[in-house]
Amino acid sequence: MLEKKIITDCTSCALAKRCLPSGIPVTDLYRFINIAHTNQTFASGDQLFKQGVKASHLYVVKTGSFKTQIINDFGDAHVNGFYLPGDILGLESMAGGITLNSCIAIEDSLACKITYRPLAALRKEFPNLSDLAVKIYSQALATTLETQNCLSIHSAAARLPQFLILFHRRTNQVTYRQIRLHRQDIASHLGIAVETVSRSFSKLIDAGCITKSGRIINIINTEALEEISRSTA
Amino acid sequence: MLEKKIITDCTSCALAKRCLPSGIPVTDLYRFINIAHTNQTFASGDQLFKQGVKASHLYVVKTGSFKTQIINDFGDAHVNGFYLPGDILGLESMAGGITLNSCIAIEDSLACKITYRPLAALRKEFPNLSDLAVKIYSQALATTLETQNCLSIHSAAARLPQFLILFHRRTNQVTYRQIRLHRQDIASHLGIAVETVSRSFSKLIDAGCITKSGRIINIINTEALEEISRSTA
DNA sequence: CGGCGGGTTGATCACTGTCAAGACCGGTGG
DNA sequence: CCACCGGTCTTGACAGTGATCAACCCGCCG
Repeated sequence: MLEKKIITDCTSCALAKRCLPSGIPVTDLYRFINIAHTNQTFASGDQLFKQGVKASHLYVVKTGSFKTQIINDFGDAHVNGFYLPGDILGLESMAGGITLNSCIAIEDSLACKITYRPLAALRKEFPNLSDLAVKIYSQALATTLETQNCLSIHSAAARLPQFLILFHRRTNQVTYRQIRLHRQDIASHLGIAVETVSRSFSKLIDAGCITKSGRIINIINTEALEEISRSTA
Repeated sequence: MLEKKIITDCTSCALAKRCLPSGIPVTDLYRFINIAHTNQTFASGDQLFKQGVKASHLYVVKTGSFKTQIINDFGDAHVNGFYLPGDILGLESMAGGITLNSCIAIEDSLACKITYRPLAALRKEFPNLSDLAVKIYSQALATTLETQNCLSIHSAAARLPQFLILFHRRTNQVTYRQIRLHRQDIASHLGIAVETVSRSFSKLIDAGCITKSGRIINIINTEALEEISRSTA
């Protein structure tokens, strides 16, 4: 892989206005930068953190994508969520101090690592950062609610289009139009068999809602997707 | 119903040490009490808030229980979560400013209503309250993750025991040992049919894991429940 | 060119959603 | 105190959906 050495810190980061720096006065930004390890590189398959160990950092996705997964009591993995540029990883583990899931890079990616303890100190010092933290958490809760609703749809055939709509909405926020996920991960996330995912994709292609080349999915008709999701529910 | 006029404010509330007051110095507690409408009464079926309106309050469950539900795109309701004494309602709606779901009392209950805006002001003033907010949110995220894992279990027969284990763990935290929910709500929450819930309950009773009288469920053998959940997964 | 992992498609069968009927419970009024 | 009634819960029968198993295809890499 080509080493593009365009390492930027928070002052020139395109995501900064959606990220933690937006809660800190520019004149004090250096103090945040001091506690952030920006632009850490992860190859596809690399692990950011492992389930069941001490939780001490947050990660902000800068480029690429990540998934989180839990190994449940009887040994099989369930993919909890997918994370795109601007998303923050590790929020759910702060209360308990132990990581509740593992996080794995889906493709070659960059993420910024922030140590929690000094961040908490900054949060107390800068009121806007405290507001931002609440907003970020609230947003994260809202997203998991959406996921939960998606999972509670009875018909497996309707879950995939619903998931695609939600995911597409999120990718569009960061001008990142294509969906590029393993069937395996989608299946695990939605609680259905890989074969069912595959079959559902085929139907959506036949219906003209999406196109696909290899692993890459393009959404071409959101309304039709919603229609199908509704009619098969 | 008997009117027991034992209205206590936060200074004498048994839940205070798990609630927002724990983030505020005792000498300043009166300022929190000023913005809290404590001990609001709700009859079974009453609505605390309605989906899709302006979100401006948090509610802390004091006694009884509540459920939240979303009406999705094609009109049917999905129960998102159940809330017990000490739980906080409305966290997920703060970021967007619009309530994402409706909240309904499951039985005659008490809840304390807290206006968000002045709470945010207090949060900025008292660092411990900021920490507590993060902790509460993080905990809430962790809980929804658990729910998500439960929903992603393929086998419907395994979802009920799993749910019971999670719920039982939470009820036990507040010495509230019985589970008293409508089958309808459980079914909606778990994304399965009422009849399946009923059948699963019968099997669990046959297996000796739980007992039931009317709507009240008692868990008598958690290990066996886990065993069944695992073996039918 | 051959092998490998992931993706698709097909056939079968268990599970569970649906429909229907009956049991149970709680509340209301006589 | 009892009879009635409505809603909730349970149980049974049946059919459709989706998980499982198996075979095949495709793109990627050595």
